[in-house]
Amino acid sequence: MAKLYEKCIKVGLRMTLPRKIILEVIEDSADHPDVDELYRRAVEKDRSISIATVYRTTKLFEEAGIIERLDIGDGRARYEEAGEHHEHLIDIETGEIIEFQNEELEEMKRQVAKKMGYELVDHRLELFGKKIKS
Amino acid sequence: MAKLYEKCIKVGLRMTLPRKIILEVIEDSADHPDVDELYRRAVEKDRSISIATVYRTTKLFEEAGIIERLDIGDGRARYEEAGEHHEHLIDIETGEIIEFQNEELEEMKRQVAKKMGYELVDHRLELFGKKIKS
DNA sequence: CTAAATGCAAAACCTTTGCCTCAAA
DNA sequence: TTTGAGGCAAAGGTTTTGCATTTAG
Repeated sequence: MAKLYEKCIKVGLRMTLPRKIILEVIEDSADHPDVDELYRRAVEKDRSISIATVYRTTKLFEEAGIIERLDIGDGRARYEEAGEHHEHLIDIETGEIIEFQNEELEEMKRQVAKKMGYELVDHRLELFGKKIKS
Repeated sequence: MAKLYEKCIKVGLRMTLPRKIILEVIEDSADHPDVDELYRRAVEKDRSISIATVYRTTKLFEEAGIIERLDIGDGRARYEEAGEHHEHLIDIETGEIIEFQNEELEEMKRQVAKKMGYELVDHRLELFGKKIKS
């Protein structure tokens, strides 16, 4: 089931071969690849894809709400499939990115924004932690 | 009172003229200037300062815990005086950055990390909101 | 067939670095 | 006086863009 593909069609995107491939790569990625990594994975499926297209396409998909950009503070954009909102915990020793969800936290954010007179449109939370040894 | 200056001395930093000026600029800034802006403000006090020094010095101050880096996702580092931890709400219509604090939220973050077996070392939260018209 | 997308290479940004000179302690 | 800091310009890394060519609809 090409879930993301349907979504692209629905919002009226022209589905070229490079776009299909990049979409496929993202859909098949369980991690949070940066553009260079997406490019490497895409090139394996079609040698002719250029990195400029990966940049243009990720930007396009992001603006269309198909994928989401993640910034862990290392100067490169990372991407993941858009879905239910979740947060990221970054293991500062290994760089591993762990996803989690917490509705209570979400609600509190909405409340805090509201209290300041704002409607929460987007929000990002990154926790940086060290594994507790037991 | 040169609060930050004392802090620098305490951690053993050599206080050169450029460092004093950059520190002063940050201390006098109520906003969240990026490096280029800090550079512009510093140059007004001493024409000979170079942008390389601003980069080197902000990095130094950050590592020493004198100032804090803020990343609002626009590809440039912004800085502010280090102090009690606070979060940022970004007005998506004006770009204005509003600071806020919420101990309940802090505690919840610690709890969430702990539940996943991590000790919270650092954390970043940015809320993006639209002003509610009344 | 036509407007939009791609590839390529160059440019634009932000940030870091090498090297020689200068200054703080 | 000595070691670290600063200025300058060049280099690095990521992302964007101009332009000629190709392709989806």
